[in-house]
Formats: sequence, structure tokens, C-alpha cells
Amino acid sequence: MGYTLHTCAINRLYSAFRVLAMDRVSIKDIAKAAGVSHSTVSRALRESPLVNAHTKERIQEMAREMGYSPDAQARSLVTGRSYTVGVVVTTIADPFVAEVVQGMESTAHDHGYTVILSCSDSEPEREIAAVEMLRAKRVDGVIVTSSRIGALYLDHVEGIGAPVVLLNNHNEQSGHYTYTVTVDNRHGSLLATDHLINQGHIRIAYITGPANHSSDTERMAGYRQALSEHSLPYDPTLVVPGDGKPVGGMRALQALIASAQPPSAVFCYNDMTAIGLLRAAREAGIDIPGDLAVIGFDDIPLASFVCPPLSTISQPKNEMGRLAMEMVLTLAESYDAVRPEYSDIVVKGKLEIREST
Amino acid sequence: MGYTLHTCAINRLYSAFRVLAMDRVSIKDIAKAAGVSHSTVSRALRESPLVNAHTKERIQEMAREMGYSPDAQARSLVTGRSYTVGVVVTTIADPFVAEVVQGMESTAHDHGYTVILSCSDSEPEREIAAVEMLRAKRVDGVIVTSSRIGALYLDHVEGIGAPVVLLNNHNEQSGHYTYTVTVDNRHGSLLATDHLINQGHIRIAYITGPANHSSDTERMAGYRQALSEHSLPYDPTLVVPGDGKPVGGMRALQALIASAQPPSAVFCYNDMTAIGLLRAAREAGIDIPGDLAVIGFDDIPLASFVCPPLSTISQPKNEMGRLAMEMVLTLAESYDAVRPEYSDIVVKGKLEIREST
DNA sequence: TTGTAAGCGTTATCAC
DNA sequence: GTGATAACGCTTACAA
Repeated sequence: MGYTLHTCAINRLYSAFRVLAMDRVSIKDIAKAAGVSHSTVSRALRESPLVNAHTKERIQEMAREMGYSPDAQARSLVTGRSYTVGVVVTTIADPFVAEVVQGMESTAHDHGYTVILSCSDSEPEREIAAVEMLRAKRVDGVIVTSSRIGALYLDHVEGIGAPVVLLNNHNEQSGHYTYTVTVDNRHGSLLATDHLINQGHIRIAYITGPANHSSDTERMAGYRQALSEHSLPYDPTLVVPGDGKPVGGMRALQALIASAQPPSAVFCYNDMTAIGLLRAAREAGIDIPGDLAVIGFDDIPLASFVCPPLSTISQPKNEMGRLAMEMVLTLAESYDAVRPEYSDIVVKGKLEIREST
Repeated sequence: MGYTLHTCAINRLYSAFRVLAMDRVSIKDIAKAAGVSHSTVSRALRESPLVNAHTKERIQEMAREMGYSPDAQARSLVTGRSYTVGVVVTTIADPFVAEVVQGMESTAHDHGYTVILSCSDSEPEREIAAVEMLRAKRVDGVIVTSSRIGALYLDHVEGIGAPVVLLNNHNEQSGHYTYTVTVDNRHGSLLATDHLINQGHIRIAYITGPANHSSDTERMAGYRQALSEHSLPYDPTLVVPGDGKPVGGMRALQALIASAQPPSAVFCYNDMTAIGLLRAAREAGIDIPGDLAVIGFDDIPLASFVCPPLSTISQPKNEMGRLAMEMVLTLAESYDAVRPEYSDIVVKGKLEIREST
């Protein structure tokens, strides 16, 4: 690690008999203290009209005084609803994911739900384990974000006993009997590429994302479509592999400048790639956008702070999180009732022109 | 919003009688099917040695076939442990927080625990509500990150019935009977300011963070200490207010260049501030680090991608998350047993020299 | 309006 | 080894 660690005052004082086992007060305790039955307490605490207004108030007062806190698990055991939804992501450290989760959490909160967060690190086993664990916790719904292995869920989905919605899933065959929220990748790429073309660029490169992600396939498709719509030739040598991360972008730039006929513009799979590319360009003394115009995809929070500020396709991250959460909650509330077999929400990205193009 | 939304295939098909109420199988169901008592099933499923090896295997096989999933809530009800810890943060969209949470989640996972995420948006009521809710869910522990209102917890902390650890708390009076993980702010500032001084700078400005945060007070103290250790005068006009966000940094730069005797270097409360300042500097045609050296604090993931790459004090974010989680889990496992009255872990930041100084 | 009793799915304590 | 039986803290018929 290299970080020095300083533990101070640890184990400073052991208080031998500090038994904090502050026995939790239950409705029975309140019942005893109030001289009523525990069912009356239960009613009073949940504002049931079936209880005398006076005693209700008295009981609520006592509950407060005694420091009562309802046991959500016990309640859930009998009601069958946990008011909890599981959110599975690759890694929360990804700024895109973080924004999406932010949107999810706040909507969940607004509806009185709680979020269990699980990071899979893109490892299938961990992702499955997470789903299994969420199932054991009896969540009312699950949202899986940016997963590459969505198809696996479809098998698990039957067993989990709760609705599952996929957000920006990267797998092709997640079409059946599932619920999804996705950005329109093709449309976004069209926007990006068109923009470059309108600026007069003819030779436009595309830096790919990680292999086998449907989002990459779709963005690539949009790029080619824009080219063909403008009767521009598609040159395979202008498609260079990246990995969705800064390093990929840096390497891609090397490949680009080494080529016989370098492009005058480049569309990157995502902002992280573009940012890596920007950095490499600066080091190589290439002027952006003078020598090379660059556009990304995602609009991560810092896209406007790199230099030059990055033009990009903005995904409504917060909004997407909100939509996914609302979808899963709606499904949860009508679970084991009549509901649509599947539904997809497709949101469109927006062209954000800054100074890199 | 401005984003167009396209709902496709929604409500595509209602299958009227698809009752997915796939009645959950319980140990009793398995017991019935296997012709044994439910206690035997319970034992078999938890690898108890108190059960015939043959029947154990048979039962496990049946459980698998029947798609059994243990009910964590029911179990928790009787064992008193939920294997869940609550993490409350200001906002997960903050890259610093996201990294910390990443560290927390992965350690929790390694120990078989699950994370409930709650974002308070720095609103005291929400923060209190979150704690209340976590209490109802019977979490085994709570970690509060970057809160400004830690003192409030100290009242709640007794009632919550679970250990609470504070990470990078911004409140002064969180000293008693609590557990904390914090970065050594004074030390980090010393590092940063020393670095600037060693580069030959005499007039060094400090851009503050949000008011009344102890972290700001401490960083400021480190700055002054470095100055005095090098017998440099402390000039109050060189301390300009920021807000911990890019805008604050941008505004601060205006103030700086408008001053009679501008500094040749500036130490910013955090990276976000520095990044805003960098941007304003670029727009104002100020050369970094030629005209002005800039250093931040935090080392957020994109600090190395802005231009010029930002020198900063690196906080071991992941590590801090890990430490906090390990602390709370240790406390949880010994709850209502003998344990230290309080302990603080203080980690030291590291000077990360890049190109802005 | 209130109380009694059953039950949610576990684990745990006894006997046998 | 195994099976009753009693919790755990709550909600909810069903009675009174």
C-alpha cells in the first residue's frame, strides 16, 4: 500500500461490564407497560382506525419514550414485503454507475424503499452469488446495471420471485420476458458522427469499447450508419480497438498517428476512452480539435473539466436510474398479479458540444 | 429534462392468468417431501454434524431440486444477526465517496456481509431518517461517511443497538465514545504546502472548503503550520473562500488575480476545487504551473486526467473504506461484549506530484 | 374497540 | 440422530 497507518487510542479502555445489550423493546413490552394487548399496540403504532384515539396517542407516546423501533424483518416475515430492492452493479467506483445509482437510491427513498448495493466486479460468479443473496434477503425487486451476462439472469429470474430490471445491459439476448432501461446507442452514435461530419470531417475513426458488449456493437452500427447516410466510405482501418478505459484511448491514439492516412476526427466508445486519448494527444503535441477532433459518449461529470472540455453524447444517468427504480417498484407492487410480459424503456442521449470538436 | 423518452413494447401483452406466486418452498415443505422433521432439514442444510450423512445429502439434493432459498429475515429474527451493515453517505455521485464505498462493499462481501446504501444529500433529517430505517432493518453496524452532523449520531448511537463508525467526519465534537477512520488532514496539508515551499514559492494561497467543516479547519491549520515552520509570513488575504466544488475554485481564481499581490502558488481544499481553478486559469490564459502552481487534496480518479495533471495529496480511499468496514464488523461480532470504548484510525495521505506544480 | 390465537420461516432446547 | 416444541417480533383474522 505504501500508506502509513497510525492507530491511536485503540483499545484505549476496556470497560469490563459494559453490557450494551440494551434489550430491544418490542410491542409486547409496550403492551405490558400500557396494560393492553400487543395487537392493540400494533394497531396503534400503525395508525389503525380500529383503536381508541386516546389510547392510540398514549401508546405512541410510550413507544417513543421507551425507544421503540419496529423490527422490519419480523414485519416483512408476515407481510411478505421487505421494502428493499437489490441493485447489482459492476463497480460503484465508475462515475457513470455512481450517477445512475444515485438516481435509483433517491427514488427508492422517495417511495419508502431501501437499497442493497452489490458490486460484482463483472465476475459472473459474484454476480450470481449477489442475486442468490438478494433472493435470501427477500428483496422486492432487483436492478442489474451494465451487466455483460444478462442472459444468465433469465434462468435465475424465475426463481428469484421478484421482478428484475436490466439497465444498459451489454448482452444481446436479454430480449425475452425481461424489463429493461437502455440508452439508444445507435441514435447517440448517429448524433456524434453526424456532428463530426457536419464539421467537415471525412476521415473519422471509431475507437471501440470492450469486446462483445452489445453497446459497442450498437454504437459502431450508428457510426457506420451515419457514414453511409452521408455517402462516406467505411474504412475498416479507421476502427481501432479500445477497452472502455483511458489506457485503451491512449493506445488507440498511438495506432492512429502511426497509420498511413490518419483521420481528422475520432468518435470514442465512451468518455473514459476519449479522456485517455486526449491525454495521449497532449503528450504527443497534437492539437485538439485543430489536428484532431474528439467526441466521447456518456457525459461523465468531469467531461467538462478535462482539457479541452470534451464534446460528448450525454446520457441522462440520474433519470435512467430513476426510471429503472420506478419500473421495478411498479412491478413489485403488482407482483403475482396481471402485468406486462416485458417492456423496454429506451432513452435518447443528447449531443453536448464543447471544445474538443 | 429535455431528454426524449421512447417507450416501446410497454404493456405489450398482458397474460391474464400468469400467477407467478410461485409459492416459496420452506424447510417445512422439504421436510414433508423428505419424510423428516423440519429441524432435521434445518440441520442438514447447515452442515450440522448431528445428522446422518446419507439423509443430509438426500435433503440437500431435494432442496436444490425444489429451488429452496433460505429466508435470511426469518433466520435473522432468531439469531439476532442480519449480516447487513448500513452505509450512509452524502451522495454516491461524489467520486471520492464512490471509491470509499467500493472498498467497503468488497470487504463486506468478503466477510459474508451485505451493504444497505443510504444517501442523505447532507440533509440532517434524511440522515436521521436513514439511521432510523437502518435500525429498523436490524443492521449489525453502521458506517457514516463525510457527514457534517456527526454529533447528532451520538445521541442516536445509544439507541441504535449496533456499532457506528464515522469515516472522515467533518464535525469537531465527534470525539467521544465513537469509532472513526480519518485521513490526517493536518499532515496532508503539511505535505502539500511543504512541497510548494520547496519549489521556491513564498506567496502561497489557500482556497478553503465549505465552512464549518473540521476537515477544512485542519487543512488550513496544516497550511499555516508549514508556513510558520519555514518562517514564512501568514497573509490572511491569501486565504480565499471556496466551497469544495469546481465553481468555488473558479471564483477563487478571479479573486486571486484581482488581488494586488497575487500568489505564485495555491493549495486547494480539494481536487474539485483545484479542477475548477485549473479551468478558470486556462480560460484566463494563466499558465499552470508557470504562472501559478496548483495542488489539490484527495486524488480523485480523474486528477491525473485534467490538464495539466494535478498534483495532490492522495487519500487511500479504498483502503479507508476497507478499514472502516473491518472496524465495524469487528465491533459487531463482539457487540454487547467487552470492547474498547473508542478507537480512531488515522491514515496518512501521500504526496502525488504531477504537472501542476 | 379490544383481546386471543395463529402463523410467517427460521434456529435452538430439549427429550427420546 | 431425530423429532417435538418453543421462541424471535410482528400482522391479522376471528372472537368477544
